[in-house]
Amino acid sequence: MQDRRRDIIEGGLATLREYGYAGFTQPRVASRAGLRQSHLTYYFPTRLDLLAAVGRAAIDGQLAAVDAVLDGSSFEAVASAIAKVAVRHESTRVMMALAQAADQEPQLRALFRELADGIVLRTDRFLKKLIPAATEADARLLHALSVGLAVVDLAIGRPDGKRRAAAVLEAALTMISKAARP
Amino acid sequence: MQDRRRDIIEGGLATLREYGYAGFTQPRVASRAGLRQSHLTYYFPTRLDLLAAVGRAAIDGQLAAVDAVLDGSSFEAVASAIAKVAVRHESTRVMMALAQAADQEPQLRALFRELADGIVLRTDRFLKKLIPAATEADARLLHALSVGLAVVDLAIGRPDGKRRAAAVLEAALTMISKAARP
DNA sequence: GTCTATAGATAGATAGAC
DNA sequence: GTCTATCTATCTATAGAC
Repeated sequence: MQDRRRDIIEGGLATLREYGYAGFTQPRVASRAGLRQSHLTYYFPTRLDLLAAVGRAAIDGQLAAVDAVLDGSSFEAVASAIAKVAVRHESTRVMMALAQAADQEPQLRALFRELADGIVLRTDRFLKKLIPAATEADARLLHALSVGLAVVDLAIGRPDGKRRAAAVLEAALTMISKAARP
Repeated sequence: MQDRRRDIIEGGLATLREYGYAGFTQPRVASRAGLRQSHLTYYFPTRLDLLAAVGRAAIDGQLAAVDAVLDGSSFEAVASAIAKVAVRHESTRVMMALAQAADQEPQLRALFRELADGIVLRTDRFLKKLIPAATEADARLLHALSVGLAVVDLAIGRPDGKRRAAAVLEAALTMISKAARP
């Protein structure tokens, strides 16, 4: 039931992963989903409808990935764990696409805000378990830092990008824990 | 001399500022520059040629802006100064466009890398004047943090985004200076 | 509900006039 | 060198067949 919708959304995610926002076209998504563009518009009448549905799925997926990473990590491993989920080019492309979509289409802003707030909330909860004195400001810092590392690495594509990002995140975590108990 | 080229590049920058990478089309750029698309292709035969020239101008401009901000700032003011140059939606759109272009067009990667390295270098030099024990890793952290704050704020568009970004940057700077002399 | 043909708009690139 | 007409490809959306 509603396999078509699921297929289309999956095709939309694949398209964003590969081409980003600029390459997100209905023909490409339709081809990935195994139907024609003119049929796709039956399920999602406009490009914006499609984008909203795909964005919703992307956010759910990303928050689930964050949960999975934060749940089972020790303090030592958390930096490389965050780096692993943040600096994955496929998901960075999807997240950047959402950011751009939110910038260009005001109707999608709430969606992106939900993503950012969700990640900060999860990071905050996790951080407080490790460092009781940590604040939400620390979580916001870690979030923005992860985003920046991911974006820069996507564009530069250094072979050791993931490792470098993990090192920066680890330094930030160490500083946060030191600052919390001087 | 070569006013046309200059006009076109200026039109390209304006287009990126307003529409981002996805909206960067030759007709739009040409219209901004006061000529037709079919004429624009005489100066820049392909879209990639145009993008490279506009990207070059964007990088020069951004590095100059970073220089201007870092030169005349006290320690107290630097966080809000960085936030001011980083969290400007027009320039964020341009920088994100470059990141995406670099991701999709391998020939543009060197350009983006030059931008990132240039900012880190400048940040490092500035930081060492404020905090002699600061390292390049600290500069990389500040750079990634600025990028992340800018991207997130662009997509969410909070009215007090600039202030919030400045607060996070200030917290990071304070932590760096404390960590450097424990 | 499932699907296609096709219209209408816009993109990028070429050939060639002046 | 300056500029335009125009071709081809691609995109989004609509009308309508089954």
